[in-house]
Amino acid sequence: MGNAALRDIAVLEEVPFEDLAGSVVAVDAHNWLYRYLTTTVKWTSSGKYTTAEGTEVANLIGIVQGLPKFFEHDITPVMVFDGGPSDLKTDEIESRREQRRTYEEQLETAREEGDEVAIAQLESRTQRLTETIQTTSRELLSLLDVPVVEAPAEGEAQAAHIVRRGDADYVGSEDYDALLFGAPRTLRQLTSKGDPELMDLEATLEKHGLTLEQLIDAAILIGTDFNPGVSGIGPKTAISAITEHGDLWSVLEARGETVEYGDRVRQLFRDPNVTDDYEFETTLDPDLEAARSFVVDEWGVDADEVARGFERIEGSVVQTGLDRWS
DNA sequence: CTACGTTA
DNA sequence: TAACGTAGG
Repeated sequence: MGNAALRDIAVLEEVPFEDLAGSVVAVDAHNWLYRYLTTTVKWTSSGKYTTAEGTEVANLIGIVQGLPKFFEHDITPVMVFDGGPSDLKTDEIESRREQRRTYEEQLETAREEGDEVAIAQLESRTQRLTETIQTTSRELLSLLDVPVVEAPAEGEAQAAHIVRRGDADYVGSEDYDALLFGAPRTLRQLTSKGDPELMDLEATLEKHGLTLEQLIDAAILIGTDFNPGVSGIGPKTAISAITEHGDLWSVLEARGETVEYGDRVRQLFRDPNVTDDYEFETTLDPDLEAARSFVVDEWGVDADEVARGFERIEGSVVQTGLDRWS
Protein backbone atom coordinates (compact mmCIF):
# COMPACT_ATOMS: atom_id res chain seq x y z
CA MET A 1 0.00 0.00 0.00
CA GLY A 2 0.81 3.52 -0.68
CA ASN A 3 3.70 5.63 0.21
CA ALA A 4 6.65 3.30 0.19
CA ALA A 5 5.95 2.79 -3.50
CA LEU A 6 7.04 6.37 -4.03
CA ARG A 7 10.55 5.30 -3.06
CA ASP A 8 10.74 3.38 -6.32
CA ILE A 9 9.74 6.48 -8.21
CA ALA A 10 11.68 9.20 -6.43
CA VAL A 11 15.20 10.20 -7.38
CA LEU A 12 17.25 9.73 -4.24
CA GLU A 13 20.84 10.59 -3.59
CA GLU A 14 22.99 10.35 -0.51
CA VAL A 15 24.30 13.69 0.68
CA PRO A 16 27.24 14.09 3.04
CA PHE A 17 26.39 16.08 6.14
CA GLU A 18 29.26 18.43 5.34
CA ASP A 19 27.42 19.59 2.22
CA LEU A 20 24.48 20.66 4.35
CA ALA A 21 26.42 23.02 6.59
CA GLY A 22 24.77 26.40 6.84
CA SER A 23 21.42 25.21 5.53
CA VAL A 24 17.95 25.59 6.98
CA VAL A 25 15.69 22.56 7.16
CA ALA A 26 11.93 22.80 7.62
CA VAL A 27 11.28 19.72 9.68
CA ASP A 28 7.93 18.00 9.84
CA ALA A 29 7.78 18.14 13.64
CA HIS A 30 5.19 15.42 14.00
CA ASN A 31 7.24 13.04 11.93
CA TRP A 32 10.45 13.90 13.75
CA LEU A 33 8.98 13.68 17.24
CA TYR A 34 7.18 10.48 16.50
CA ARG A 35 10.44 8.90 15.49
CA TYR A 36 12.14 9.92 18.70
CA LEU A 37 9.17 8.91 20.78
CA THR A 38 9.33 5.36 19.54
CA THR A 39 13.10 4.98 19.56
CA THR A 40 13.67 6.70 22.90
CA VAL A 41 11.15 4.45 24.57
CA LYS A 42 12.88 1.45 23.08
CA TRP A 43 16.26 1.63 24.68
CA THR A 44 15.62 3.83 27.67
CA SER A 45 14.85 2.05 30.88
CA SER A 46 11.23 2.31 31.83
CA GLY A 47 10.28 5.11 34.18
CA LYS A 48 12.82 7.56 32.88
CA TYR A 49 10.45 8.93 30.32
CA THR A 50 7.30 9.19 32.39
CA THR A 51 6.67 11.44 35.35
CA ALA A 52 5.47 10.19 38.70
CA GLU A 53 1.96 10.90 37.47
CA GLY A 54 2.59 8.74 34.46
CA THR A 55 2.73 11.54 31.90
CA GLU A 56 4.81 10.71 28.87
CA VAL A 57 7.85 12.94 28.57
CA ALA A 58 9.91 10.84 26.17
CA ASN A 59 9.52 13.72 23.74
CA LEU A 60 11.67 15.94 25.97
CA ILE A 61 14.47 13.39 26.01
CA GLY A 62 14.06 12.90 22.29
CA ILE A 63 14.36 16.61 21.60
CA VAL A 64 17.44 17.06 23.75
CA GLN A 65 19.12 14.06 22.20
CA GLY A 66 17.94 14.74 18.67
CA LEU A 67 18.74 18.42 18.20
CA PRO A 68 22.54 18.07 18.47
CA LYS A 69 22.45 16.15 15.19
CA PHE A 70 21.38 19.35 13.47
CA PHE A 71 23.57 21.75 15.41
CA GLU A 72 26.74 19.70 15.13
CA HIS A 73 26.41 19.80 11.37
CA ASP A 74 25.59 23.49 11.34
CA ILE A 75 22.04 22.93 10.21
CA THR A 76 19.24 25.10 11.50
CA PRO A 77 16.01 23.17 12.02
CA VAL A 78 12.66 24.89 11.74
CA MET A 79 10.04 22.76 13.43
CA VAL A 80 6.76 22.79 11.55
CA PHE A 81 3.83 21.62 13.64
CA ASP A 82 0.58 20.30 12.28
CA GLY A 83 -2.43 22.53 12.46
CA GLY A 84 -5.84 21.49 13.59
CA PRO A 85 -7.23 20.59 16.96
CA SER A 86 -4.25 18.66 18.28
CA ASP A 87 -2.16 21.69 17.60
CA LEU A 88 -3.18 24.24 20.16
CA LYS A 89 -1.87 27.73 20.02
CA THR A 90 -3.31 28.95 23.27
CA ASP A 91 -3.16 27.49 26.69
CA GLU A 92 -6.64 28.50 27.62
CA ILE A 93 -8.69 25.54 28.72
CA GLU A 94 -11.78 27.06 27.20
CA SER A 95 -10.40 27.17 23.72
CA ARG A 96 -8.91 23.72 24.09
CA ARG A 97 -12.28 22.28 24.84
CA GLU A 98 -13.86 24.19 22.06
CA GLN A 99 -11.25 23.06 19.59
CA ARG A 100 -11.52 19.50 20.69
CA ARG A 101 -15.26 19.56 20.42
CA THR A 102 -15.03 21.02 16.96
CA TYR A 103 -12.58 18.34 15.96
CA GLU A 104 -14.68 15.55 17.32
CA GLU A 105 -17.74 16.93 15.61
CA GLN A 106 -15.88 17.19 12.34
CA LEU A 107 -14.61 13.67 12.66
CA GLU A 108 -18.03 12.36 13.58
CA THR A 109 -19.66 14.17 10.70
CA ALA A 110 -17.03 12.84 8.36
CA ARG A 111 -17.63 9.33 9.61
CA GLU A 112 -21.39 9.65 9.25
CA GLU A 113 -20.96 10.82 5.72
CA GLY A 114 -18.37 8.17 5.04
CA ASP A 115 -16.03 10.89 3.86
CA GLU A 116 -12.82 8.89 3.84
CA VAL A 117 -10.62 11.76 2.83
CA ALA A 118 -11.77 14.00 5.66
CA ILE A 119 -11.50 11.16 8.14
CA ALA A 120 -7.98 10.36 7.09
CA GLN A 121 -7.05 14.03 7.22
CA LEU A 122 -8.45 14.55 10.69
CA GLU A 123 -6.98 11.38 12.06
CA SER A 124 -3.58 12.05 10.58
CA ARG A 125 -3.45 15.29 12.53
CA THR A 126 -3.85 13.76 15.91
CA GLN A 127 -2.19 10.43 15.28
CA ARG A 128 -0.43 9.86 18.54
CA LEU A 129 0.98 13.06 19.89
CA THR A 130 -0.83 13.79 23.12
CA GLU A 131 -1.61 17.29 24.21
CA THR A 132 1.12 17.21 26.84
CA ILE A 133 3.65 16.13 24.26
CA GLN A 134 2.58 18.93 21.94
CA THR A 135 2.76 21.68 24.53
CA THR A 136 5.93 20.55 26.32
CA SER A 137 7.69 20.08 23.00
CA ARG A 138 6.87 23.62 21.95
CA GLU A 139 7.94 24.97 25.31
CA LEU A 140 11.29 23.21 25.21
CA LEU A 141 11.95 24.22 21.62
CA SER A 142 11.11 27.77 22.54
CA LEU A 143 13.61 27.76 25.42
CA LEU A 144 16.22 26.39 23.05
CA ASP A 145 15.31 29.14 20.58
CA VAL A 146 14.55 26.63 17.86
CA PRO A 147 12.16 28.18 15.33
CA VAL A 148 8.64 26.82 15.31
CA VAL A 149 6.04 27.30 12.56
CA GLU A 150 2.38 26.48 13.02
CA ALA A 151 0.83 24.91 9.93
CA PRO A 152 -2.84 25.51 9.26
CA ALA A 153 -3.20 21.83 8.33
CA GLU A 154 -0.55 19.28 7.34
CA GLY A 155 2.92 20.13 8.58
CA GLU A 156 4.36 18.32 5.58
CA ALA A 157 2.56 20.66 3.21
CA GLN A 158 3.57 23.76 5.12
CA ALA A 159 7.20 22.64 5.21
CA ALA A 160 7.12 22.15 1.46
CA HIS A 161 5.61 25.61 1.07
CA ILE A 162 8.36 27.18 3.16
CA VAL A 163 11.03 25.61 0.98
CA ARG A 164 9.23 26.63 -2.19
CA ARG A 165 9.19 30.20 -0.97
CA GLY A 166 12.91 30.01 -0.37
CA ASP A 167 12.71 30.48 3.39
CA ALA A 168 14.33 27.10 4.00
CA ASP A 169 16.59 24.93 1.89
CA TYR A 170 15.11 21.50 2.55
CA VAL A 171 12.10 19.74 3.95
CA GLY A 172 13.12 17.27 6.63
CA SER A 173 10.86 14.22 6.76
CA GLU A 174 10.81 10.50 6.28
CA ASP A 175 7.58 10.75 4.35
CA TYR A 176 7.76 10.34 0.62
CA ASP A 177 4.59 12.31 0.11
CA ALA A 178 6.54 15.51 0.78
CA LEU A 179 7.20 15.06 -2.92
CA LEU A 180 3.49 15.21 -3.67
CA PHE A 181 3.16 18.40 -1.67
CA GLY A 182 5.69 19.86 -4.06
CA ALA A 183 8.76 19.91 -1.81
CA PRO A 184 11.66 20.68 -4.17
CA ARG A 185 14.22 19.00 -1.93
CA THR A 186 13.54 16.66 0.95
CA LEU A 187 16.07 15.22 3.35
CA ARG A 188 15.41 11.80 4.79
CA GLN A 189 17.29 9.92 7.48
CA LEU A 190 18.34 13.05 9.30
CA THR A 191 18.12 11.13 12.54
CA SER A 192 19.97 8.02 11.43
CA LYS A 193 23.63 7.21 11.83
CA GLY A 194 24.82 7.67 8.29
CA ASP A 195 24.47 10.52 5.83
CA PRO A 196 21.06 11.85 4.87
CA GLU A 197 19.28 11.01 1.66
CA LEU A 198 18.15 13.76 -0.66
CA MET A 199 14.91 13.39 -2.59
CA ASP A 200 14.78 15.74 -5.54
CA LEU A 201 11.45 16.70 -7.07
CA GLU A 202 12.71 18.21 -10.31
CA ALA A 203 14.97 15.24 -11.00
CA THR A 204 12.12 12.87 -10.25
CA LEU A 205 9.74 14.58 -12.64
CA GLU A 206 12.39 14.75 -15.31
CA LYS A 207 13.34 11.11 -14.95
CA HIS A 208 9.78 9.99 -15.62
CA GLY A 209 8.79 12.81 -17.95
CA LEU A 210 5.92 13.80 -15.71
CA THR A 211 4.51 17.04 -14.40
CA LEU A 212 3.92 17.37 -10.68
CA GLU A 213 0.20 17.06 -11.38
CA GLN A 214 0.81 13.79 -13.16
CA LEU A 215 3.01 12.51 -10.35
CA ILE A 216 0.17 13.25 -7.95
CA ASP A 217 -2.24 11.39 -10.20
CA ALA A 218 0.10 8.41 -10.36
CA ALA A 219 0.34 8.41 -6.58
CA ILE A 220 -3.43 8.42 -6.28
CA LEU A 221 -3.58 5.36 -8.51
CA ILE A 222 -1.00 3.61 -6.34
CA GLY A 223 -2.61 4.76 -3.13
CA THR A 224 -1.78 7.53 -0.66
CA ASP A 225 -2.38 8.21 3.01
CA PHE A 226 -5.77 9.51 1.94
CA ASN A 227 -6.96 6.90 -0.53
CA PRO A 228 -6.51 3.17 -1.03
CA GLY A 229 -5.51 3.23 -4.67
CA VAL A 230 -6.44 0.84 -7.44
CA SER A 231 -5.81 -2.84 -6.91
CA GLY A 232 -3.20 -4.18 -9.26
CA ILE A 233 -1.56 -0.81 -9.86
CA GLY A 234 1.89 -0.25 -8.40
CA PRO A 235 4.53 2.33 -9.21
CA LYS A 236 5.49 0.94 -12.62
CA THR A 237 1.99 0.50 -13.89
CA ALA A 238 0.88 3.84 -12.54
CA ILE A 239 3.59 5.77 -14.31
CA SER A 240 3.20 4.02 -17.62
CA ALA A 241 -0.56 4.45 -17.44
CA ILE A 242 -0.31 8.15 -16.66
CA THR A 243 2.25 8.56 -19.42
CA GLU A 244 -0.04 6.78 -21.86
CA HIS A 245 -3.34 8.40 -20.94
CA GLY A 246 -2.27 11.74 -19.56
CA ASP A 247 -4.13 12.03 -16.30
CA LEU A 248 -5.97 10.23 -13.55
CA TRP A 249 -9.41 10.35 -15.09
CA SER A 250 -8.30 9.09 -18.47
CA VAL A 251 -6.50 6.18 -16.86
CA LEU A 252 -9.51 5.27 -14.76
CA GLU A 253 -11.80 5.52 -17.76
CA ALA A 254 -9.53 3.33 -19.85
CA ARG A 255 -9.37 0.70 -17.16
CA GLY A 256 -12.97 0.92 -16.10
CA GLU A 257 -11.97 1.76 -12.55
CA THR A 258 -12.93 4.44 -10.09
CA VAL A 259 -11.18 6.11 -7.19
CA GLU A 260 -13.38 7.40 -4.44
CA TYR A 261 -12.73 11.04 -3.59
CA GLY A 262 -10.02 11.11 -6.23
CA ASP A 263 -10.70 14.74 -7.00
CA ARG A 264 -10.46 15.73 -3.38
CA VAL A 265 -7.22 13.87 -2.76
CA ARG A 266 -5.84 15.49 -5.87
CA GLN A 267 -6.86 18.89 -4.59
CA LEU A 268 -5.34 18.16 -1.19
CA PHE A 269 -1.92 17.71 -2.78
CA ARG A 270 -2.22 20.28 -5.53
CA ASP A 271 -3.52 23.07 -3.40
CA PRO A 272 -2.85 22.24 0.23
CA ASN A 273 -3.91 24.47 3.07
CA VAL A 274 -0.76 26.43 3.82
CA THR A 275 0.03 29.92 4.99
CA ASP A 276 2.53 32.71 4.37
CA ASP A 277 1.83 33.91 7.88
CA TYR A 278 4.97 32.74 9.67
CA GLU A 279 8.34 34.12 10.57
CA PHE A 280 11.45 32.83 12.19
CA GLU A 281 15.05 33.72 12.89
CA THR A 282 17.79 31.29 11.98
CA THR A 283 20.26 32.60 14.50
CA LEU A 284 19.75 30.72 17.71
CA ASP A 285 20.32 31.92 21.22
CA PRO A 286 19.23 29.06 23.44
CA ASP A 287 18.67 29.45 27.17
CA LEU A 288 20.29 26.17 28.16
CA GLU A 289 19.83 26.61 31.87
CA ALA A 290 16.13 27.31 31.53
CA ALA A 291 15.77 24.38 29.16
CA ARG A 292 17.59 22.03 31.51
CA SER A 293 15.50 23.22 34.41
CA PHE A 294 12.31 22.76 32.44
CA VAL A 295 13.17 19.19 31.54
CA VAL A 296 14.71 18.10 34.82
CA ASP A 297 13.09 20.19 37.55
CA GLU A 298 9.69 20.79 36.07
CA TRP A 299 9.11 17.47 34.36
CA GLY A 300 11.24 15.24 36.52
CA VAL A 301 13.40 13.75 33.79
CA ASP A 302 16.53 12.06 35.15
CA ALA A 303 19.33 14.62 34.82
CA ASP A 304 21.77 11.97 33.63
CA GLU A 305 19.44 11.07 30.83
CA VAL A 306 19.76 14.50 29.20
CA ALA A 307 23.17 15.65 30.45
CA ARG A 308 25.05 14.55 27.36
CA GLY A 309 22.46 16.01 25.04
CA PHE A 310 22.67 19.42 26.67
CA GLU A 311 26.45 19.26 26.60
CA ARG A 312 26.37 18.57 22.89
CA ILE A 313 23.92 21.38 22.27
CA GLU A 314 26.02 23.79 24.26
CA GLY A 315 29.18 22.80 22.45
CA SER A 316 27.75 22.69 18.96
CA VAL A 317 25.69 25.84 19.06
CA VAL A 318 28.71 27.84 20.16
CA GLN A 319 31.21 26.11 17.92
CA THR A 320 29.18 26.09 14.72
CA GLY A 321 28.24 29.71 15.00
CA LEU A 322 24.52 29.18 15.22
CA ASP A 323 24.43 31.70 18.04
CA ARG A 324 23.62 35.33 17.56
CA TRP A 325 27.22 36.46 17.71
CA SER A 326 28.29 34.70 14.58
C1' DC B 1 8.51 2.88 7.09
C1' DT B 2 11.60 -1.36 5.68
C1' DA B 3 12.48 -6.21 4.45
C1' DC B 4 11.25 -10.21 2.56
C1' DG B 5 8.59 -14.16 1.01
C1' DT B 6 4.55 -15.25 -1.93
C1' DT B 7 1.74 -14.85 -5.85
C1' DA B 8 -0.05 -13.36 -10.55
C1' DT C 1 8.95 -8.41 -13.32
C1' DA C 2 5.45 -6.20 -10.57
C1' DA C 3 2.26 -6.09 -6.81
C1' DC C 4 0.84 -7.63 -2.41
C1' DG C 5 0.78 -9.36 2.38
C1' DT C 6 2.95 -9.79 6.54
C1' DA C 7 6.27 -9.09 10.10
C1' DG C 8 9.33 -6.24 12.56
C1' DG C 9 11.12 -1.85 14.25
